[in-house]
Amino acid sequence: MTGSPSPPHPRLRRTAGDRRAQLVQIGLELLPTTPVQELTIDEVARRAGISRSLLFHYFANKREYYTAVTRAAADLLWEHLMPAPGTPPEEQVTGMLDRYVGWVETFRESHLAFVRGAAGGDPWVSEVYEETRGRLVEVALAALGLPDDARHRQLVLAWFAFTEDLVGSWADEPTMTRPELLALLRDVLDRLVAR
Amino acid sequence: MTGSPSPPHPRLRRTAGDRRAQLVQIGLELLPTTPVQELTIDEVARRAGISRSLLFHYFANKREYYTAVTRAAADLLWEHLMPAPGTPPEEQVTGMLDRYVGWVETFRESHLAFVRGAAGGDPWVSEVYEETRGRLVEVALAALGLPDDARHRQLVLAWFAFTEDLVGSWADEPTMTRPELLALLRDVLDRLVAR
DNA sequence: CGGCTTGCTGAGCAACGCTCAACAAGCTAC
DNA sequence: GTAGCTTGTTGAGCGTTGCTCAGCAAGCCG
Repeated sequence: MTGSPSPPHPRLRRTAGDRRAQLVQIGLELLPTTPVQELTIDEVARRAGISRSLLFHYFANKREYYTAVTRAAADLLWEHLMPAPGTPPEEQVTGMLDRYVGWVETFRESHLAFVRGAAGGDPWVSEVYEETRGRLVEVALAALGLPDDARHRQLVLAWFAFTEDLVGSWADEPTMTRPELLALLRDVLDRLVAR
Repeated sequence: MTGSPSPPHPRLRRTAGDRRAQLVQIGLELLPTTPVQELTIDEVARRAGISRSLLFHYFANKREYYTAVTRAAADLLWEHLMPAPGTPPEEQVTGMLDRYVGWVETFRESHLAFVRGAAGGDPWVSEVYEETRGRLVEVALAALGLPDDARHRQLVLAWFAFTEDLVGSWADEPTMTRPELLALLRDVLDRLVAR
C-alpha cells in the first residue's frame, strides 16, 4: 500500500494492425463460450489489457467489432474448405465435404457457436456467413458442372442447411460411420440436383 | 402547460392473467421487426401503457419474458401443424408439410424472424424451439411407422433444417410450383428414411 | 368505514455502449 | 540531443437499459 503506484503495465504501444488483429483474435477465442453479440467491450478490453476507449478507436461501434470477428471466423472456414488449385472438378465436392466434416469434428463447439451466431438475430452478422455460403455454392455448382441459377442455388443452400444440421448432431452422437455419413450427404446432393 | 397534470390514463387495473397475456401478445407483434432478445423492456412497457417495473412483476427478468414470447410463437406453429385427431397416418406427414408451407406463405416475415431468433445465440430461446422440433419429429416418425431411435431422429431433424431453408427461400423467390415443392420435400424425406 | 390483498408506480442503482478532450510513445528533422 | 509531429492510448463522463425496492392505491370484504 505504501509503495509507489507502480505502473502495472509498461504501457506497451502496438502498431494499428497488430492491435486490431489482437482484438479480433480475442473475439475468436471468446466465440465458443459467448454468443458474438453478447461479447462485452469491457471483457475484450480487459483481456487485451487496454481501455474500452481504444477498442472504439479501431471499431466504430460494437456491431462493427463483432462483425469483424464473425468475418474472421468465416474466412478461416472458407480457407480450410477451398480445394487446392488444380484439383479435378469431380473430386472438389467430395474433398470439401470431407474437410467440412473434419472441421466440425475438430472445432465442434466453436463451429456450432459460429453457425448459431451467424444464423441468429442480427442481420449484420448473418450477412457475413450468407456471403460465404453463397461463394461456397458457386464453387460447388461449378465443380458439379451445373448452371448457377436461382433454382440450383436454392437447392444447394438448403442442402447446406441439411448438412450443417446432420454433421453437427452426428458429431455429438455418431449414429453411423464417417464414410457412411459422407456417402449419404453426397448421395442426397446428387439426387437433388439430378432433376 | 398551464393545465392540470390530468392523468392521461384512468389507471386501469387488470387481472394477472390478462396482463401477462397482453405482454406476451405485444412481444409477438414486435417479433417480425425485432430479434426477440433485442426487445427492450422500455418499448414493451410503453406499448402496454405500464411502467417498466410491472413487467418485472410478471417476469423475473428479461430472458424469462422473451422466452415466454418465443414459447407462445412455437405453440402457435405447433397447433397449426398438428394433424386433426383421426387422420390416417399416411396422410399426416403430407398434411403437416402442406400446412407448414401455408404457414410460411402467410407469416413469412414473422416466421423467418421466429426461426432466426430460435436458431440464434441464446440457448434459452433455442431450447424452446428445439423442444417443439423434437415433438414434431416424434409425430412424423410415428406417422411414418418408423422407430424413434437416435439415427432416425437425426435424419428427420436434418430434413427439417433442409425444409425450413428451402421453403423460406422458395417463398421469397418461387423457383418451382407449390405441388412440385411439396413433392420434392416429401420425396427427399422418403428416400432418407428408406435406408 | 377499516382493513386486506395485490396490481402497480417512481426513484434509483449498476452495467454497458459510446464520446471527447487530452496525454504520451516513438519517430523524423534539424 | 532536442524540438515537433503523428498517432496509439487513456480517463472522465453521459445516456440507455436491465433490474430492485419501498410504498401507493384499486377493488373487495367485513
